[in-house]
Amino acid sequence: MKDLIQGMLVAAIEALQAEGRLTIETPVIPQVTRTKDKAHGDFASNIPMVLAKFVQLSPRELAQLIIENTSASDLIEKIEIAGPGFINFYLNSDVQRSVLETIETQGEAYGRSNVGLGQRLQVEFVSANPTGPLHVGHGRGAAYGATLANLLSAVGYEVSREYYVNDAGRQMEILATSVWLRYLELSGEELVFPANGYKGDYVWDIAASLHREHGNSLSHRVQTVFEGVTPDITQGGDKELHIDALIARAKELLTNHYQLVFDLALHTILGDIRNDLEGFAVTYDEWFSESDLMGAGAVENMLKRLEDAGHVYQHEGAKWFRSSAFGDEKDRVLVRENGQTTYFASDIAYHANKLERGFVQIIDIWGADHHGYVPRVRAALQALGYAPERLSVLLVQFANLYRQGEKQQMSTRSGEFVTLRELRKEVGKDAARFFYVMRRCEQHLDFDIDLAKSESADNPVYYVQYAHARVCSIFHQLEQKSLSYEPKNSDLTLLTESHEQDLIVSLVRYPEVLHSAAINREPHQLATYLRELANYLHTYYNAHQFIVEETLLRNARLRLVSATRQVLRNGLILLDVSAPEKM
RNA sequence: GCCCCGGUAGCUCAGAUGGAUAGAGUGGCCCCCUCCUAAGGGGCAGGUCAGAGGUUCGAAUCCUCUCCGGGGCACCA
Repeated sequence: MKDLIQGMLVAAIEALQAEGRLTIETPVIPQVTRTKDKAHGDFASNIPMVLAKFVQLSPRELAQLIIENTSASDLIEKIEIAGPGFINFYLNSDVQRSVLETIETQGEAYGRSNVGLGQRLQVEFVSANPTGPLHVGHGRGAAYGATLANLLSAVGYEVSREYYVNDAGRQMEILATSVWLRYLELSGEELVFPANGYKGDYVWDIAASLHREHGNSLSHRVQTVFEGVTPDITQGGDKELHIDALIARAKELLTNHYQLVFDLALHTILGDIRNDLEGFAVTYDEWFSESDLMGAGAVENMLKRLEDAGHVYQHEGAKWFRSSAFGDEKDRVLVRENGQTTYFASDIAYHANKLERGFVQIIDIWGADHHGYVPRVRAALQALGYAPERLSVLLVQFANLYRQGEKQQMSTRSGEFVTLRELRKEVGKDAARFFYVMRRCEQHLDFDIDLAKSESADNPVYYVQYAHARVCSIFHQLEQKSLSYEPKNSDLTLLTESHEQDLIVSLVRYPEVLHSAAINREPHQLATYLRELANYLHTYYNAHQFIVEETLLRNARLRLVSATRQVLRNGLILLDVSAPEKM
């Protein structure tokens, strides 16, 4: 529709230029937008005001000229000049009403489009280290990423959802060692647990299953374990060095059984993460392992490419990437003095790998605390010869959890956090998913647990779901009154009430909303739209009867609410929120 | 100190690439079930869009500066 109006304007302007009544250097694409106020018609263009300065005419005079040169269209009822020089377009209401037929025909496909042309995109999200359960902060990234992926796929992209499993770093070693130490305690040993080890209950759980399977066979006397582990934290030694020494000790004493402990910890936690996400209706096409990537030599490979391209230098025993040459604020270490590659190095290799897999664009969803990381990754991709625009990073701000007006504290290490699982059990999948995407990702999110739990008018999720259930209920009533729904036996021109017009316009707008939400990566637009649509439905419901005597009117109204139900459903599906038939 | 995000009604937030009197929800007050679920609807009150400059026919929106929140600035991951 927008395109059509744009086309009309372009044609009119070209006609004026041909007549020599308008001379404009650069070709312009007229801006056409939906009006906020229906008193201004359905669509408006500001083009006269934009062009007026190039000609010796006032915007309103120019508007008049443009309108005179606009060819008539069945779709447009009237065109008006308004305000300082807007051109307002009023759509033919028959055309508007035809959306009901479109919705009936397309059903679940209504709103979807093919602007993505089947191009392959990848969305990587959550990717939390498998060193503990997901907490509510991860939930936001999960909901945001999953919804965005749904939206992109709805507008015609081929989307791959990926979770990057950081199963190769030092944190995993700390986890494995933490599990083993807890296991020693279960075997009857007494020890001082390292301050920076993982202390959550889940570590005890994993240790317990280790003990169940292996008895005391993996146990060593605590004196043996801590012998020669320096520095000693009880004497105020450095805790980082202390835990590194403990890790080395664990590997030494457990020999090939170390891997067993490591794998048990990894698989247990990864399994939990996967379950938690599935319970959240978040699923992935790929769980990509960091250690597999490293095993395949990807990091060495990448290092060589960077070195060959001359972007790497030695300094104080370490290998540095000259990222400052690509817009980063300073250079970054790739290989440490001790020979170990940094997390950054494997991250470059990972991103290069993603691009090599043929995605037109890769989208990373990160916590806002990682923002400083963006320039260096982009710099590295550029240095490797990739167009840096192929990576887009979306930063999601923190989610704060409120319970009875009190902010809840979260910390993975101390083990005092609200897990995603607890949240889901408490507020349910639907409310959690909806709440997480109600806000723009740049906005801090205050997640009010009590509100999400309340089965009341305050709760926006129920508000939208209730609209859906209400329509279902109408059709249920219809049956009870021994009437049947006959869409063919209807007269849509009877839908003249302002409430009906509002609802129809809102339905027409749905595909535009999907498009905008997907392209701008703003799922909250869909959530906001659904609340608005539900509002129109509820208002209409209160103002008019649907099950009326006149058959033609009754069926017309039923078609309208039925189409509304369809759109509510379509939108909720994209949010992975259920559309209940009864509440 | 530098970098990122935010500052819109008492509270939580929308405001689509700058556009026509700044909108919801919630809280406060008033009204609406002999009627398809009142988990609903209607109305009233409530704003110097943090502040100051600038660009523009036109700014909550773009630019600069200031103030106030949140986060980040490792040979950690």
